[in-house]
Amino acid sequence: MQLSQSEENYIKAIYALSEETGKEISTNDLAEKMATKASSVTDMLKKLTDKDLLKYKKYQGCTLTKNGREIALAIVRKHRLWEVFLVEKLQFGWDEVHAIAEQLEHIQSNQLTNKLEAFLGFPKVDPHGDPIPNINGEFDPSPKRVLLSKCEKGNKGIVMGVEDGEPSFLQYLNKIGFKLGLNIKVEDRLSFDGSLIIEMDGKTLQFSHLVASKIAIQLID
Amino acid sequence: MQLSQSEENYIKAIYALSEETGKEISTNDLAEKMATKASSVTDMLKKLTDKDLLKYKKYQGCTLTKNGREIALAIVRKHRLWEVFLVEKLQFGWDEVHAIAEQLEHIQSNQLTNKLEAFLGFPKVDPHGDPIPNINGEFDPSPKRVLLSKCEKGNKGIVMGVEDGEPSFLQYLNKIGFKLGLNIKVEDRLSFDGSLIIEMDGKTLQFSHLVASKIAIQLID
DNA sequence: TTTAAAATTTAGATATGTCTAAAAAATAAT
DNA sequence: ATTATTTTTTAGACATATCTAAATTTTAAA
Ligand SMILES: [Mn+2]
Ligand SMILES: [Mn+2]
Ligand SMILES: [Mn+2]
Ligand SMILES: [Mn+2]
Repeated sequence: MQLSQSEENYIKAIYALSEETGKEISTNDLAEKMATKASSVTDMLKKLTDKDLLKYKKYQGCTLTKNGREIALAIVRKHRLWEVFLVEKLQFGWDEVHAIAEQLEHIQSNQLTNKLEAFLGFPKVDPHGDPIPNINGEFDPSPKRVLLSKCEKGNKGIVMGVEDGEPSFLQYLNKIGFKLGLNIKVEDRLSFDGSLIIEMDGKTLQFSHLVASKIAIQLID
Repeated sequence: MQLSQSEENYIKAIYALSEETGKEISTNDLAEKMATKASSVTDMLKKLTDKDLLKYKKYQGCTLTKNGREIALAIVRKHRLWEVFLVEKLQFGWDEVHAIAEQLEHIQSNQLTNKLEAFLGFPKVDPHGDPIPNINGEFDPSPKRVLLSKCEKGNKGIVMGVEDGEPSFLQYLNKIGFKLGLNIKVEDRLSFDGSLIIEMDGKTLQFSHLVASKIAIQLID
């Protein structure tokens, strides 16, 4: 089935919200995510329901069907593979690739996706640490990840992922030398604002709760 | 100025027809090229005229403005660079890349185009021998090319280009071992149907006039 | 040079995707 | 249990890109 770019973006957004919440997605939440109006969302939900990509009951929100989830995973796969290409092969910074990948993820050619994956050496994660679904939409089993914002004083770990999509946030991380794979330790946690004092690469840094909530780590010992 | 995919395709088609004929492009010719109706073309010509991408007088056809030509060249540049990428890096056949490049040529990011060009080593021609405009829309001076269909008995040359866009034609060339760079010689020319007897790589082949008109060679001695 | 044919444009319709404003339903507050 | 608020849907409009059928202009023929 041939989907428009707009339809694909809705599917992807619903998938992303479902991953976060696990529940049904409300019209308003989706409208906010898509930076559009609730009425536009309602129209689109009807259309996607007719195409059997989601289940939708008036006033009750929506969830993806198996079909819809498969399409979402295919788009996510393309997005992340292209991000790897842009960083690994074209020397883009991790803060520059999301917007371009938003376009490239809509290119239609399974052969292209699969050959690109092979060319890149079957990467398992994208430049922001997000896992890349394989040709069947499956993720590799990956180590358990925790948001830095949920960590306690004394916790140690390895940086596994950061939220992509906001260049200024990623540029800030560049500036302080923050990279995937680094060892970090929570030196202290200020309970009144949730900010953290971090030790990383010999440096001491302070992260606001907001910043810490966009960083995922794997806890060690 | 942000153009729709459809607008870009019109600009590109007008450019291609202009290269062929050198004259103004008629509504009907453009309709045929775009596989659409003349009325749709008229609507689009008005829109593109308003955007100063072409000059158009009712019933008199159209030509690109400087502005329009620059945009056309930027799209052609992207198309051909992506074709090189697909063949050189992803191991696609030259018969498989045109349709995918038709999509990729619309990706908007000058930085991407320029980094891709560098990654590919600043290629001067695409897999079908078509020249690739540089960042300023300029072509390298290239040796004079002649259509094989215009050659006489006894002419010798090197294969420089083939018409892309028709997979079955390119697959036929694959089958007979025809490649860019080969030396060929016109053994004979049948005047009544314009077909040619060719010697290439030790083999003797017969090309119809139609096939010969889709092959360009550089004449030698 | 008047008529016939071909090419082109206009008029009116359809489909997609979006919007604002108003109506309806669900949820929260009294 | 009513009333008020929030959420969601519907109604009606607009922009893009396309189509068919009819009108107009240009070109070719008689
Ligand atoms: Mn991204
Ligand atoms: Mn990413
Ligand atoms: Mn091509
Ligand atoms: Mn080509």
